[in-house]
Amino acid sequence: MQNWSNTYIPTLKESPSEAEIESHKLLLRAGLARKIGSGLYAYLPLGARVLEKVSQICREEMNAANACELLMPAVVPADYWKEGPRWNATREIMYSVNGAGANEKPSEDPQFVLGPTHEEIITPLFGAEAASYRDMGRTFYQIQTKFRNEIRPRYGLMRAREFIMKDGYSFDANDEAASETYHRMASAYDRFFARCGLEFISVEADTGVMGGDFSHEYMVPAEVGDDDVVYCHDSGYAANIEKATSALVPEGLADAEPVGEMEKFETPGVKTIEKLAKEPYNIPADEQFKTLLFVGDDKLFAVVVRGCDQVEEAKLSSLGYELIRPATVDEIFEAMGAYPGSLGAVKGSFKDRTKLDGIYGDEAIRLVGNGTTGANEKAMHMRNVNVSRDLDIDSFGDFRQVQEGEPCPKSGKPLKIARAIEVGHIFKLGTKYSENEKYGATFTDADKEVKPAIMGCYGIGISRTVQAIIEQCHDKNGIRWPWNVAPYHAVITLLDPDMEEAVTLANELGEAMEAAGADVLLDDRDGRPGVKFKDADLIGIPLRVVIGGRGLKEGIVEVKLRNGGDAEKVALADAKARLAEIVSEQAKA
RNA sequence: CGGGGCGUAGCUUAGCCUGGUAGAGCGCCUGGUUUGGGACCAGGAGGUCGAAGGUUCGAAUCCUUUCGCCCCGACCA
Repeated sequence: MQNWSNTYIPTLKESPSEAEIESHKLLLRAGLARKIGSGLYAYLPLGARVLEKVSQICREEMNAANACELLMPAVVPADYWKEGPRWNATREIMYSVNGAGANEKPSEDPQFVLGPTHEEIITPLFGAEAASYRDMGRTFYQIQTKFRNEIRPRYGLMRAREFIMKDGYSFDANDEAASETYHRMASAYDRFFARCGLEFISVEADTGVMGGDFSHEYMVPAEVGDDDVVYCHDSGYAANIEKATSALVPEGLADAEPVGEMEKFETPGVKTIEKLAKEPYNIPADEQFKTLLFVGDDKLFAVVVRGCDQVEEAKLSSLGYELIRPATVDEIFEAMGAYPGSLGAVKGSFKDRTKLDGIYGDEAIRLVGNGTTGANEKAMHMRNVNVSRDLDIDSFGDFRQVQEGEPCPKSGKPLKIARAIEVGHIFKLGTKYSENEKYGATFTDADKEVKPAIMGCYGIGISRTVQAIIEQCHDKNGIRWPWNVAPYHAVITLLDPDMEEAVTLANELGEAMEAAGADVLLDDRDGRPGVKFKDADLIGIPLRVVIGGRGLKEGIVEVKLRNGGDAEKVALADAKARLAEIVSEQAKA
């Protein structure tokens, strides 16, 4: 049993101005954490307990799924990364160090990096030992502090520069085994987030810099999330918007018949889709072609989508470039002879077509017949433009962002979009890391052939999960911790700490609850009842037992669930048994 | 990195426009009265006004620079 006066729970009546969203305010107000710098937090005793609870649930589920815990260094030699496949792609997010003290070397070239994740370490670590197919079928995990130079840390623990992550890595001998591992991890994730008391969905996700075959993200629906999730209740389809598709373009769609000759027309001052959609032109956005230029690995390329569509940059990774960025206006002018607002992909209208490594058309532009697009000349557009007759498209693909209401690819019903917080991400990686010869993660199979291990990797943002729980579980009075992750399960609010009889009873009831499996906090502070009630609500302990002189005279204590309705008056004689009963009920639920 | 905002006591902030050497609420300390939903009375401590430079007789206030923080965007496993 923890006496309140022996721990440190600095609650705040008002929230510091740095916090904008509820979970961030409550993180500070309930005395869970304090900011040390932007995106850097110290966990106070209550926050540390919640982290430990969440970590422990994670361990239990990982162990149950046959993963084994290990611990790798957070500071790793940069060479491990330099030898890997994504040094250039991830450098920007990595903190680096060049030794320390007398050994410090001033250099652009870092000697060590602070690990943002550990594929680059675990692969050679395990690869050096593993030799046979008999060594495969292993999954490792660790719970560790990670470092990422987030461009803009925000919302407290939600997007921090230093955060606690569970990262797991699997090595399998063949594709079937790897898929089996992936699904076993997916079920472990389902159980983990459910035990944390979260409402969540798993969605198909883009693999990003990580690479790999396929992946799922675990998302907690919340207004303040950084991601958009596309979903359909009827079919169960759910995907990150970066990945989501729709049945907007029917299969086997034939090109629209051209109805007239293409012609150039004057559009003075028109540089946006919106202006062309208004008087005097009145050309709807979905009858316009939008041409955007990007640079992929130093090569310029163009993407054409409908005027009403947004390019989804994540989908451009299917084009095979490693690093993609929007082109600058100068780069655009060199190839097109015009600036954004007047661009088009009509055959023969380019200043220098050879500067374009490719022109890629989104499939949905085939829905447009006799459209309008820029003429690559200032204040000029072209109309009656038809895709296959007039546009210079090298290949088609899915490059657009799905919009709400489009038909679900599975059920055809309208898709919905919601904001969500990403708390977990699993990838079936394939051999991206293991096939790297420097990492040596190969093995000799039963057929005597040497093969790279099939890998998977599995992340959970432990500290982010804590804040996601607060975001989802709170009311106007404070946090409402789900039982399993609560820093304490029960708080005994001792209204008269000077009354010997009350103290004795508090200790007895506390011990009874502990015996039933609860972590108990005893509010033994001097102070007015109102303050104690407010604090108990704010820090969100699920079960509250009030012991006061008034109740003792009546022969009762008062028992109340933070989530539930009215307080229950329990006769002193029944109190131990009743509390033990509530504790086991809550633990089971 | 672009745009916007803010730095005054532990927290929330007034004062800044129009220069005259800092005020409140909460919290904290002492004493008293209180004691079942953030009590009341009396007294008290606590601020180089983020930092540096400049203008001025005089700067929290005006100017310049700089640092930090927050928000939007870009970006983001």
